[in-house]
Amino acid sequence: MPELPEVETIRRQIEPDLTGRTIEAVEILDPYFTKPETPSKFEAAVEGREITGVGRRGKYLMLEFDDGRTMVVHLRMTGNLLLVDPEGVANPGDARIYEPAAGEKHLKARFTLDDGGEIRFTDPRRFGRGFVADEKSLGEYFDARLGVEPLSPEFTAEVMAEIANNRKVPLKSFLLNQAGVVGIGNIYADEALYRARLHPLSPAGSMRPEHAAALRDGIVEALERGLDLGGASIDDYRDAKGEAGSMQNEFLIHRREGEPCLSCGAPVIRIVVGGRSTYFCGNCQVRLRKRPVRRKAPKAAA
DNA sequence: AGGTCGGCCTGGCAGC
DNA sequence: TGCTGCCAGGCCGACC
Repeated sequence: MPELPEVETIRRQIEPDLTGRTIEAVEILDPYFTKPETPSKFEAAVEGREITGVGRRGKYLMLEFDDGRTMVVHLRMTGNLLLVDPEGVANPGDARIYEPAAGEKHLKARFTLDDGGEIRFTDPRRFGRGFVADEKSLGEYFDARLGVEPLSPEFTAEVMAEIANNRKVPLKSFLLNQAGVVGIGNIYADEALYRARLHPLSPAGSMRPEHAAALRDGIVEALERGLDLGGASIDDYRDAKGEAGSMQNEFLIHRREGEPCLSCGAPVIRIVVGGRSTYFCGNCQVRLRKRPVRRKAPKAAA
């Protein structure tokens, strides 16, 4: 499933090729992709636009346009964004002889660039979405649902503690909530908690400062490891060149039920938290129960 | 209002 | 063999 490392891998791959290119044509093959907007409105907003930059916010990929608007794509579960360079398309004008390569089934949208290259969006489960928004409405959209970027300098141990303060949800559910820290999905949540030696069922607000610091570090280390390995390809994920990542071969805890904990050797346990499969070591990951003593606000001190 | 849960989707696979 | 039904999960909306 594309999480922050997977989406960022794609962003880094497509940015140099797309910046400065103009989208000459858009073909929406599945109206689900633009839902609730109509494909024709989406196409009208995209066609003829020059791409001035490629950004990312959480798991959202953003193509910035010369008219100040932004095309936003979310891959959700099984979406893939493939970049096809001009040489990769033998005859773009003749669709009749075009044979989709492996991994290009379920083609939902095609963007033709002014150099003959293409962007292809594929998605077997049809969860992925794309929309176009101006700066103001996009800012409001993100502000309403997205929290801090974990790989930014502002993601400190103090910020981690502040976000978790008074939250009663299990740490696992807390990490999956994009309103707190963005970009973490089921894989990296398990990996981060294992690295931090924190139990997934511990209430988020039960962390003491040292736990919040460990969780902050665990998140950053897990995500950076995923980035180094080009992401995790459990099911459908491929990068913009169609290549699989290798993070799935180096999971410390995720999907390792019954296998020995890499630290203590105890069998890895699988439970369900918030409806999501969750893997942890019952020996290494501390379950916090007591609520920490809350400090008074600084202004209360004389 | 914070927390919980079902729905959206379809490919894959367990089970009969 | 072939069918049924369940599971996967990011995000949203309904509900408590």
